[in-house]
Amino acid sequence: MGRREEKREDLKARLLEAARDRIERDGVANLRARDVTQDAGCALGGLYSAYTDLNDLIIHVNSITLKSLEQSLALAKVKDKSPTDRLRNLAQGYLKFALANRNLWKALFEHYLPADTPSPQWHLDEHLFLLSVIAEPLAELQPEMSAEDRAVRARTLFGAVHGIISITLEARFVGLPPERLEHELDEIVIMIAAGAASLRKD
Amino acid sequence: MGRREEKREDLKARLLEAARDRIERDGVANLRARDVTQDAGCALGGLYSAYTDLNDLIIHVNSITLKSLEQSLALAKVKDKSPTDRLRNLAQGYLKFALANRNLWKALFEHYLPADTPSPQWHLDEHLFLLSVIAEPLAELQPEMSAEDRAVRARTLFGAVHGIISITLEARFVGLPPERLEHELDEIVIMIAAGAASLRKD
DNA sequence: ATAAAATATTGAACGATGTTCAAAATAATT
DNA sequence: AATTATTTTGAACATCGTTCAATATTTTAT
Repeated sequence: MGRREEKREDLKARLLEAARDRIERDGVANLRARDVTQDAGCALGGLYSAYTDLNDLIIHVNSITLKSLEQSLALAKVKDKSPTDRLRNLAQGYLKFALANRNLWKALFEHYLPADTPSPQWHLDEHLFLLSVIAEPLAELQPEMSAEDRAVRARTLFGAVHGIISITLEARFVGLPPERLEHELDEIVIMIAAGAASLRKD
Repeated sequence: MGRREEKREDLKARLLEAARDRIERDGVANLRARDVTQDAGCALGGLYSAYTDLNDLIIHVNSITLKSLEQSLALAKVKDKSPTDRLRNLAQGYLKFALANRNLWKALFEHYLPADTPSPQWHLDEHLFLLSVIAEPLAELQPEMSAEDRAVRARTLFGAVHGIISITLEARFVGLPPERLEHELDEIVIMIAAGAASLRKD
């Protein structure tokens, strides 16, 4: 019988859930191998039979977070019609997700792994939906743009939106009330969308 | 005689230089107390007589980096006349600095300290020049804006610029050739500046 | 100049951490 | 039921930042 595999999957799932809960509550910087294994009900070494190491476990939590974010953004996508309004909805959806899942969201970008062991390709690929979901409305705004240029621009737009949100949610600069942040984000997206639409040819 | 104070200042300076060199070469994540103290020629515990702890030392390195960035941006400021061009120069200057001092620049924002001991106020204040230097051209673009709104908008603009740069310099998404990044950044800044100038009243 | 007091420097020791791996426990096979 | 294969365990290890009693140094007092 496949009892072996069954238990192994169960352990992986328990560790994943425990890690997710810990990160959600305390932030990724406070995740401890001894804490997750205790929560998951296994010995310390058990982590290293289910996952490569603690970073690998965190990557799998981030993978879940990305899927959850993807679902949130899919909801925000269909509500309106014009490409500009879709971009606005995407930005607002991204902000909403960041506010509602702050620690999980922060873990997506705060998690720096050693230079000699970068993120596996499958996980880097998971980030790409963020760009593709932006590229779609962009294609309507600037149909004559090449697919490559559009990908670059999508990344630029994402960087701008992400930067505005994270600079505010960090404590480095004085905080902003959420409604204010929503408004700022919206205005910038509108400006960029208007700029994109007007620059059909330069 | 003030021999005491003299030696103390010398030790602080040696530790600061050693830490700066290490961060510049290996990144802040690879800074080790034992390495800096050895480089500085003192015992391990010496660090804790000169600085509160390793984080405090890093903050002082970041303080130097901020002053250096401030000088770089001051140079970029006077070259052109129109507020839009000044904003463009600031963004390009910021990008240039980030590229030329990648690890020191990353240390400014990657350095997360424990939640119970946030950055001291004097260091948080040092970040504010980044916003004030942006607020100045903004004031010309939108003179009727209140000072508070302008501060918020400056922060938003900085977040966008910073986000675009950091999303590219991180390995999370595929890298971009520097000229391409320069161009993307410039276009976005132009769009936002144009948007700001056109929205004199809404 | 010399002794006494004040201060600074040292580095062994501590606690916390991620990771390893031989031994014990468990599951699968014969 | 016995044997083999695999998994789980947790003590041990290496590497951190940090502390603090002991030592060395500088200042002050005589």
